Amino acid sequence: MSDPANSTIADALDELGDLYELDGAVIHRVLAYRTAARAVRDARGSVAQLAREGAVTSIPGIGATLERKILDLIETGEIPAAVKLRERYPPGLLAITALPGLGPKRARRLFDELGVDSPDALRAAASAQRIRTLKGFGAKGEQAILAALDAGAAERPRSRTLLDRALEIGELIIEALRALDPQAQIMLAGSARRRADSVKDLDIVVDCPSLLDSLGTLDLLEEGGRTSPSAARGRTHSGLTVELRAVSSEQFGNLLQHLSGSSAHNAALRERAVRVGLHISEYGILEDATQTTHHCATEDEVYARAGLSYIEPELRENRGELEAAAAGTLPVLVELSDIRGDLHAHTTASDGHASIEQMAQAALALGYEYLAITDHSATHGFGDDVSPEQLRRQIELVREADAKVEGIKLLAGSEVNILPDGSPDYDDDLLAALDWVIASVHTSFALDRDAMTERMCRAANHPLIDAIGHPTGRLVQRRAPYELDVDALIATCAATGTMLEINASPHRRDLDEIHSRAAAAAGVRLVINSDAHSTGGLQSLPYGIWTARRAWLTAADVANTLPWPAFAARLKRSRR
DNA sequence: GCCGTTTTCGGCCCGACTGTTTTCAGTCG
Repeated sequence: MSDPANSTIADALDELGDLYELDGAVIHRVLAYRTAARAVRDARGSVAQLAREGAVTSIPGIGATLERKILDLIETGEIPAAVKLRERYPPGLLAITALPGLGPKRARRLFDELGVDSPDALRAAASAQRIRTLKGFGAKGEQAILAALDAGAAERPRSRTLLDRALEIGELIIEALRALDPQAQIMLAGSARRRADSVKDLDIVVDCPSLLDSLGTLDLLEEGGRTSPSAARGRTHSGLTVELRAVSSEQFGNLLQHLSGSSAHNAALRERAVRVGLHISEYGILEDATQTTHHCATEDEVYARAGLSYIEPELRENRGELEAAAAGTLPVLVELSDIRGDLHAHTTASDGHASIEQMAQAALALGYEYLAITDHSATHGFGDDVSPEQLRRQIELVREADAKVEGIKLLAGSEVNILPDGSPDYDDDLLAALDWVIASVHTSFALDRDAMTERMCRAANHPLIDAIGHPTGRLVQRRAPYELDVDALIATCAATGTMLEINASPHRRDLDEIHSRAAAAAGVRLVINSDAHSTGGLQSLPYGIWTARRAWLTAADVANTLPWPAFAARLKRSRR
């Protein structure tokens, strides 16, 4: 039996935390499980392997008790405590806690006193007006429960919006607000500012309270209005919730910092601050010694008062950034302007929408020094295969276009399929005729973990495969990564000098930030590519940059920050 | 359940809102 993935272990710890919470455990014990689950999910290597080596307690938040439970999970597939608790609390009870206003405490009372053990049982109890008979519950709450059930809140998880859509809407809203008050400070906060893969809602901070009344008047919004003297809420036509918060200019930094989160970052920041006699909130920093509250106009001041250097929003996930900020060892993160070329682009030769020359002109306009044309290969399987003969012709066409378009180096490449056995779908002499080969999986996603890992590692071992494209195949919010031991792939890439792609499509962002960070730490060089299928597609590169920044990468970790000659010299085909 | 310029016990971020209440627990972000 292969080891459970970090996400599997994390899910098990989260579930156990939920069960203990239903069981009435003290909240700090429950939180310990959630903290541990998060740490496992964010861990850079295999937690199962670490546990088998007896070193899992090196992860902050995991002690002897959780080590035992993780080992049980690895060895038997189950955690005994979870098995026992599941018998006591039916799964329908956890579903009930997904309803707004119904947490573990109230759900537990409905279960104990009314026998409510599922959303259906809850509906029956509410319809019969039995819920209002409980102490602490009332008619209003009963109506709210029925309304939430009717809205389907118990069945589907709350939907999240992809970052590209969220930023597009957020920027339009900010633009509209700025037009109303050009002097106001207006900033996007929340997970959109941290450039997470997807967002639950949009948070915007302003220093001009009169803008709160304007939110609902914007064309972009379906509805909106004030919810308190300092806040307004609205909903876009696409259903995205927008939270607008106003604060004085003197406290702008405090509120911006607070609303930019993440909650884990803020909690850890505040815990650190308490140890030095400071209490950080969204309104200011209370100093124990003087009993004065310091207002901060900027985030720099917030972090400086806490004894920390400024922390970029992309790093605020409590993944070690506070310790690094205290020690003055935060990395200088890679920026879009560091990028000199894009090494993954399609044309009409396969499934792209533009010609080689059009793509070249678009890349030139972005200031790039080089662009690789990497159409799909012979077995793409979507009716746009590029036969070996066609690829030889395509190489000539790229050379011709390269001679024609001034100011940018065009590279003849291919995005070859990695066949189920791990081999590429062109012959070696054809691959050798190319400047650059990126290899990706587009078929047979359902191989088991061992077979998929061997497949990918075989590809990474191929002397003419320079990089692995979108290495896990995940689509944000749509498709889970295929079963793959990413650590093993990273190790193979490190050993062979194969690069790993951070595919910048906002739908992919693959590798993700966790694995990208692990890859860089293992000495693997990352390459950030757009995977453009049109001239406009080249402009998705910032999403890859943001993933790289969330992975703590510097320009030195990213190969395509190099000029082409230096890049080419680092290719394993050059070094042979 | 974890952890240590509070170190093996006693703490563990901060604040707003809600509904059901005469003072607050629970929920949420």
